[in-house]
Amino acid sequence: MLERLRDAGLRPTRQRLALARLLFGGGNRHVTAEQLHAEARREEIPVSLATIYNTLNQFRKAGLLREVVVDSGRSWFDTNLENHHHFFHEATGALTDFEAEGLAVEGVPRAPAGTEIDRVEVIVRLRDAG
Amino acid sequence: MLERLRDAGLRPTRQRLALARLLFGGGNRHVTAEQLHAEARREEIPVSLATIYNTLNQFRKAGLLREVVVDSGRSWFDTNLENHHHFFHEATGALTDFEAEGLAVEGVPRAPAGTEIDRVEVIVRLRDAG
DNA sequence: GTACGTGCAAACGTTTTGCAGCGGG
DNA sequence: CCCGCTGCAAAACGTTTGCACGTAC
Repeated sequence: MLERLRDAGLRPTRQRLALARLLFGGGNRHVTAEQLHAEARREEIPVSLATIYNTLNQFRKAGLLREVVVDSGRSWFDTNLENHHHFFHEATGALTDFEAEGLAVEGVPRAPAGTEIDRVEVIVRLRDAG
Repeated sequence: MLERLRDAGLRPTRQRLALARLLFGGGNRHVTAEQLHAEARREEIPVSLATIYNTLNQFRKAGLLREVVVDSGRSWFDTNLENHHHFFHEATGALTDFEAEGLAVEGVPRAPAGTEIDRVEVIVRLRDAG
C-alpha cells in the first residue's frame, strides 16, 4: 500500500495509508465521500471529511480511482480501473459493475470537429421489477 | 402549448406557459436551471429561480422532459424524448445528442434479481483533439 | 528545516422548502 | 371561492477553500 502511494507520487501519510487500506484492501469498491468517512470513523481512523474529499480527488488525479457520474449531486468513486460499465438502481442508490467483456457498443458517431472520444460509458438504469 | 400542459395535467399558468414556449418552441434543447433562468430574464419573463426548479421537475415528472446526468453537481434537462444518447465535452460542458439509430449496444447482462432494466444510457465523453 | 498534509470552520454553488400572497378554474 | 402555484428568503446539501498547526522526509 505504501508502495502504491509512493508510486503515485503521494506522500504516505497516516490518513492516506489508512484510506488506501480501506479502499484497496479488499475487492473492488464504489464509495461516496460520506460513506468512506463513516467507515473511517467506524474503524476509529481519525480523519476529517475535508481530508476525505482531498484524498479521493488526489487518488483520482493520480489514477488510483475513477469517478462515476450516475447521480447529480453526489460523487461516486470506483476502485475498478478496468474497462467496465455500471448498473445503477435509482431507488436504492446501489451501484454495481459489469464487465465490458461481452458488451459491444457499435455505431458510435464520429466525435465533433476538434474533439476526440475520451471514453464511452454505458449506464444501465434499473427499476424494481414489476 | 396550452394543450400540451393540460394534457400533462399541469395548470397552464403564466410562468409555465412562458417556460414551455422557451423549452419546446424551437428544436430540441438541453438546459440547466440557471441557463433557463437567465434566458427567461433576457426575454423579460418574470420568474424566480425556485419556480424554474419546480417547473423543470414538474415537467420531468409529467414526462415532458428527461434529466441527463453527466455532471455531478448540476442537473441537465433534455427536451428530446426520443431514444438517443449523448456526447459530453468535459472541458466546455457542451452536451450534444446523437441518435440511437445506428447505435447498437449488445451483450448487456441480465438485470440483478428483483430489478429490471429501465433504460440503457450511453455517454460518450469527449476531450480536445490532440 | 521545509514543503506538504490535515483539521476546522467558513464559503460555495446548486437545489429544496416554508410560508404568505396571487391567480386559474 | 378554493386549491394550487409563485416568489422570496432561508435552509439544506455536497463539495471546496483559507488558514493555522502538524508531520514526513
